[in-house]
Amino acid sequence: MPPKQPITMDDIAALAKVSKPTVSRALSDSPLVNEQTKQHVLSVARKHGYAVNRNAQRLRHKNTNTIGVSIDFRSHRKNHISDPFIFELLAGVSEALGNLNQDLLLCAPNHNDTDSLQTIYSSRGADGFIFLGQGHRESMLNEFALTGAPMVVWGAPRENSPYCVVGSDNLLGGQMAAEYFLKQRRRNFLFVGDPSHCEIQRRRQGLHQAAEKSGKSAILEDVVLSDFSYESAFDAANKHLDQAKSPPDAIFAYSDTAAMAFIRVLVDRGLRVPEDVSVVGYNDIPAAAFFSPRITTVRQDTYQAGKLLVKKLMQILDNKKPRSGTIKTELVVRDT
Amino acid sequence: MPPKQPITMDDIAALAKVSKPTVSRALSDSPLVNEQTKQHVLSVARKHGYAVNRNAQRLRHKNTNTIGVSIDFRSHRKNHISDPFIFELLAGVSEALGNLNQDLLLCAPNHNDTDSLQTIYSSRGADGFIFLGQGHRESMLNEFALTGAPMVVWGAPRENSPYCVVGSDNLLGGQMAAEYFLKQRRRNFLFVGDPSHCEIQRRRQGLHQAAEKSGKSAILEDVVLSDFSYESAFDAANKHLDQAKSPPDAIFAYSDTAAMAFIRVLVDRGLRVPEDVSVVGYNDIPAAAFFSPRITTVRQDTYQAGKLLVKKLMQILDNKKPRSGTIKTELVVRDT
DNA sequence: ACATATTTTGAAATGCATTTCATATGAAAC
DNA sequence: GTTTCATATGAAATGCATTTCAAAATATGT
Repeated sequence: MPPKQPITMDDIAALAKVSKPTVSRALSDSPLVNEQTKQHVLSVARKHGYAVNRNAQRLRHKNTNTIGVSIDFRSHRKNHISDPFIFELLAGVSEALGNLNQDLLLCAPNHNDTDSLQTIYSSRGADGFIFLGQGHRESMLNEFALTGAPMVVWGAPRENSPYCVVGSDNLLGGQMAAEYFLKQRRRNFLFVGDPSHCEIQRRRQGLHQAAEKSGKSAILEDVVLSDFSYESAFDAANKHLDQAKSPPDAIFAYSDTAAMAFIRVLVDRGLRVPEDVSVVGYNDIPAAAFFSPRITTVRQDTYQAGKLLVKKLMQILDNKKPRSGTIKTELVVRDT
Repeated sequence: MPPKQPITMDDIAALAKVSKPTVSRALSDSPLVNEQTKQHVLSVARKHGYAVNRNAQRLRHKNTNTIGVSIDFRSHRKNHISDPFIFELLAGVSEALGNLNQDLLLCAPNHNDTDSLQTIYSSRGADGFIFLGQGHRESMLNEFALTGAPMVVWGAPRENSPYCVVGSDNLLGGQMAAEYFLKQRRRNFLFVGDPSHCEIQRRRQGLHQAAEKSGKSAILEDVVLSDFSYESAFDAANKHLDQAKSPPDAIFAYSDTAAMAFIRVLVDRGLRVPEDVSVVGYNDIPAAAFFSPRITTVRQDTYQAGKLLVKKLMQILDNKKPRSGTIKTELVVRDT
């Protein structure tokens, strides 16, 4: 049974026969306290399982040691995340924050508007925020940036953004997909994704730019998706292939999830992947390597991403103004 | 630019020309304050964007309104979650907590030992904990339960557990898989998973019990996995099929991820799924429905799971002692 | 109009740790 | 043996909101 009356610093002070400030200094490893005293206090504290009350500490320190992490639930169905990539990212961020002893406050789907986040910030629930996914909420993010709360966003880095963005080089990702297709003499390009997402828009742009620059007249078509779920991609694939005059021979999907949905539909219709249609996804989610056929994809290093997001945010908290950053972006060829 | 000097309750009191306690009462919607006064105070507070300092509030209230959520990172590779199921669960919990206005503190991989969690608890970082995945850490959980911290665990419910467990009916899940196989006249059963995980052990037990009870002499074999990753399942599949005298005609995998890895290996070896080998997975992750062939799997309702986990924990926080609970467990047949 | 009950309000105490500032102790310097 | 300095320690103030308790204001009853 734990002690009913929670133990406070006063108790430890009394037990160690020193004053409260001395205990405080000992616990925070201050040089202002004698080494022996420090050890003594520490041992007493340990013996009684004492841990400083974070809330009192935070009240006094005026910081929270907490970072709010907000996920773009709106881009998913029924507020349930359907793309595992975002969780890879979360794991990376979680690890990076843990290494800095920062707490991670996960902002629930119903706390994802400017007001809620602003309240969290001004009530000292978090020192800053990391947004995973710029997606459909650019205007919300712009609005939130005006509040002056420290923030970093996973998304599409670009000039003149009112906040610091970290992301893969989406333009390059699209270009690599195009080059990959061109090398295989594909001509009938289909881009799959929702271009109203700025990250996705850039991927599409990369694909188109590279295709046009090559001089080989490729056909460029789009399938616009309404959210990030398998389901939409699946439905959209069927719909598109039903009415397409000539089926594409090269599909670049904004995510592996979408790529997998398309491949499944293609195979159901008797098309061979990659022989008839070459498909490139994005993110290199774990499933991509084990899907059959294995998916060629653009990998973003989520571990590095988490680290970089956290690093930039810490810089902002130190009153620096870091520039947006790009993480390694590489094509992982698997469908040969 | 936000105000440099953060605004406090005293400021609002002065601005509204009332005393601090009145402001406090108005903001907490206390009946002890006159309705007009309340509205007036509220409007002043809103006008100045005032939000109560959570840390002061929590210090006074002696509660934190925060639940720590701990994920079993050890069961995954390199501390990176490889099975999306756990995230589905996280999303469910996040939503349920959000509905109750509870903050979700995500415990990082390096804060997952008894000491760290105990420190979080006794430093008033969280009122209670939800553990997602019992897995390999039963002894840790038993140890932690002794500290008396309120906790609920996603795992295998059973009698005499020192803590409250919520989970699917793993035994039933295994039985359903067995029945499904038997109906197809399969005889050569392979169980895939790490039986030192108690959840997984029960699934295996369900499979074996039902197989034996049927009277039809089935062959029962195991492939033991070392972690939750695709990779291990993939490697294990190859290794097993290399040395198996007769390949199994029925595989029950502890997760869809593992099922997908096995299917991939089977197909690579020219075996047909489900004609030659029937495969049943677990969890019904989104990818399962879109994998080719679609995977027959045991679905656990993560939304309900999140809700139930949170509900039980709230009961514990109210000093009740809820019994362990089971969520809906059903076979989703897809490979026909 | 007066006593009593009810509703509102505010002063002060409280929760717990940190920081400032002053004091005490011991060491070094003369 | 006094003065000076560095080091170590503690009393009291502080951060911000909530709660207790007493006082004030208002309403009710006769």
